[in-house]
Amino acid sequence: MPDGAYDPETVESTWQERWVDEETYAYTGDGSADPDTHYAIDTPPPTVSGDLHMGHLYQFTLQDFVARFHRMRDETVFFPFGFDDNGIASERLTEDELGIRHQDYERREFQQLCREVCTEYETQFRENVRDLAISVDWTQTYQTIEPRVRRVSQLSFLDLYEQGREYRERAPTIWCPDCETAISQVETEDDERDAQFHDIAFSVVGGDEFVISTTRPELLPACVAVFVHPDDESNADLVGERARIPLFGHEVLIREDERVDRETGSGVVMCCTFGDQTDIEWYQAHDLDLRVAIDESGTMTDVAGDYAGLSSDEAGEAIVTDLEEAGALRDRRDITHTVNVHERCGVGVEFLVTEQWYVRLLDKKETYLEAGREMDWYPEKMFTRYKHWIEGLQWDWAISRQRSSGIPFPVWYCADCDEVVTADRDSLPVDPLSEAPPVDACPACGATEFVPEDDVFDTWATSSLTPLINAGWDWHEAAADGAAADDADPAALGGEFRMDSPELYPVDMRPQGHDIISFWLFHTVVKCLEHTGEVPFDSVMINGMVLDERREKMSKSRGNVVEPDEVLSEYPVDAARYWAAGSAVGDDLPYKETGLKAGERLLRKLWNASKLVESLAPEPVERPDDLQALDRFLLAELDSTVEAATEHFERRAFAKARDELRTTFWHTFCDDYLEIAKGRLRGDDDPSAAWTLRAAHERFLRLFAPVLAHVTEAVWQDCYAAERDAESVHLADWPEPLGVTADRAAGERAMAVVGALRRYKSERGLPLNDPLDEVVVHGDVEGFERAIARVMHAESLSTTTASADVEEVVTGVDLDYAAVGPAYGERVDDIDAGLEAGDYEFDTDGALLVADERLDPDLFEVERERRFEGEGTLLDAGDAAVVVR
RNA sequence: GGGCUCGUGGUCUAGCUGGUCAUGACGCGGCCUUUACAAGGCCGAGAUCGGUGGUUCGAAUCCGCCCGAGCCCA
Repeated sequence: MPDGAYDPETVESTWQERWVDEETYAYTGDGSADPDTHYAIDTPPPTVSGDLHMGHLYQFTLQDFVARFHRMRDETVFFPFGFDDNGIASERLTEDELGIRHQDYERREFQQLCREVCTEYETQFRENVRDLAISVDWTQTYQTIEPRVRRVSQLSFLDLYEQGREYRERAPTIWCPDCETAISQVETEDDERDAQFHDIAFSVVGGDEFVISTTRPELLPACVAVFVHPDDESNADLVGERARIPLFGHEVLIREDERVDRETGSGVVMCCTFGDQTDIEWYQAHDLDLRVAIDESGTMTDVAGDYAGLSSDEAGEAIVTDLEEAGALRDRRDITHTVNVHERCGVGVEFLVTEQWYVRLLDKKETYLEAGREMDWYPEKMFTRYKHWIEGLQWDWAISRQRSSGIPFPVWYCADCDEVVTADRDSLPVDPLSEAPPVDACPACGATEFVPEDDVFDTWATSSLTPLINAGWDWHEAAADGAAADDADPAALGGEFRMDSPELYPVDMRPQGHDIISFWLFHTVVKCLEHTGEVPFDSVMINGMVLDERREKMSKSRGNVVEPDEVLSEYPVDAARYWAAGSAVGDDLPYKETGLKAGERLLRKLWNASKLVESLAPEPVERPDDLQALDRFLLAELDSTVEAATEHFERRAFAKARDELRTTFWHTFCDDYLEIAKGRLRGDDDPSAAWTLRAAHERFLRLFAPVLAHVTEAVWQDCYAAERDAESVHLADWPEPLGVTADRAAGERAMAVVGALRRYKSERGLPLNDPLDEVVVHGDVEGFERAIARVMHAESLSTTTASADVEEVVTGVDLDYAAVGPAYGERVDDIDAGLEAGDYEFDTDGALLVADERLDPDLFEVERERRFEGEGTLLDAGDAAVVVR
């Protein structure tokens, strides 16, 4: 090992490069091997929308712990990396980066610009991920926009369509009149807006009038019904009557529905197609007419009569003026209310009826729920979210988007009869806008004109296929001579779906954030299950979010964002990894600089201790037949740590694994064992100590390797690579317990004695190497006497079990409440009182007599204090006592 | 508005099925130059476990309500 302090900058960049160059993390499996020896991870492909942030660092690092742990457990780990670059996020990035609008470009031209911008960001992102030592196999990568993935995505569409799991329907969608596109629910946000509430008088046909309050008078021409709440007695007489719409004159039925908010306005509400989400629900639930008054650009349609051609805002003002003139406007007042706006442009959304493609979900909710139950959830509680999401599902999944960039539907429609014509599987990927359909004439009506579908897939429709993308799922045409097979069997018609790497499916672990359980996870389960009949994941690991130092969400608007760049310019990557290992999986983790500092200190400790080990035992030694008591004790302690750490890693309890290792390494190994080993090995030949020192040290390196990837590799290469048959510590075997037997009790007692003597010196302001004349240990520390004497510089050390000059007096009784409570119930208070008052004694059998009760000896422990009358000072060392003279 | 989650010393955190001195880290104070590490070691102070009511002999732990925070969905 090099002299001097640990230099993470050099070490980390050196190894990051070597791991990639030497393909240390290459997936080496093949389809023929046993799936139990493979561990596949469905790495979340980041959306290409900007730079790497702390959430990425955290999430990828947690995944890396799992990858490294399983790789060391002799599994071939498949840890791929993808980019999700076919969606809106990437379009937006491109627009922002280049200062353009997609509407101003030809579709292909804009797509090209997206590719260029994304490629740049992806290159940078990839480097950043490498610099975090994420042990991804960089030969296994994909982009969701690449041809292979487009093919998979279109194949998926065709397969579901042929299975009858997809349909096309005219239905309301969320529409941004400014951007002139359909948008999805997730792209909208709530915003507080000032508005005016207008009280408008409606007349009942052949009767009185009633008042409706609305902020959207321009929607009057789109009114198709009026609703009152079924419990609303004051308006109950309206139900069943017909209402005439002021100014427009058309009549609508007055109905009742529980979704009416009785508190707002008069409790009577108009339903327009469409003003808001509730209108859509009413439209569908009550099978209402469709009156579209506002078109795609926010302009009034012919339905608006005289107002046609005005913008909706202008129409609103004009209608209010006319209502006032007609005497139908009863009141207007300013209010603040919440409206749904497009998060990107801030313009309030409209709801339009358009033709969309859907994936059928609602008929198989129980199936998808059961699939969720079959997966192992880390943490378990996250299953609840999945469950509630499915139970609350009301809609099938709309997968079509009216966007510039994205994967096109492989579909054309007959210009005459609207018959759906799908692309041939072997022609995929296709772009129907530039390619002809596979038929010359419509199979239904014989017409020869076709209209291409110009919608693209929702980005989740593709990202929900990542397990299949990774496993190389594809359609294989049958060989030419197989064409004669029974044409009733769809597979025999022309081929079958196969995977290039079937051993990768189902995937062992899906890691992801809890915010997208309802999107990515659920949709992946649905799609993969429908395509393969198998649940895609054995386990799911859900990570929390990174919060700021004050436990608040990081966001640009709050200005509390911490950039990975800043962190990593000040701290080693291993320190950041140490910090990331500080949470229970699923919990949010606040960014804490002290957490990184603690990691940095551990790196330094590990480095310095390693230098000492190397100087004490520079060469490999044969394992002696007999190991000394202290060595056996250390190895036995280490065995416990190996078992505990292994279990913690298996359960994804990273913080517990980390802290368990740190504690044993720092205190048992460094503070206790190493200090003693110095005395045994300096100038002396002690094969037992030399072998044990190296064996333990080498195991600590392996145990720390998943978390502290760089420093362990650097040390391990210098000290152990030559004698071990692995090119990297990350390819070495995960430690198994050695099964060394030791007198653990005597060892712990001995360590307690050392601790007591250290304290003794410290309290007296003595240097730790200050000599002690005589030490007498009252207690069994057999086999450890020399070690204690040497490390504490005791001239003479003797042990005795006879405590002639040490007298023990009873100072109290410690009840075992877990046993006493159930047995004595209410009497416990009295027993406590008796003990407190010192009003108790013991009988000849050792039973406790207190508060008129007799407690057997197994219900309590007697607290004793040692009194020492002889010469010297008495120290407490757990169940041993030490006298120093 | 609904669902889920979280709330433990100054800060972060352990504490599964209730058992009585609540774990550890960081920070803080004091002491110790010990030939790996003073960026180390030892010791110490610091918590009525968000609030409140209940179940129980006994509650950080179980239940109700309230307050605060976060995520998802309306």
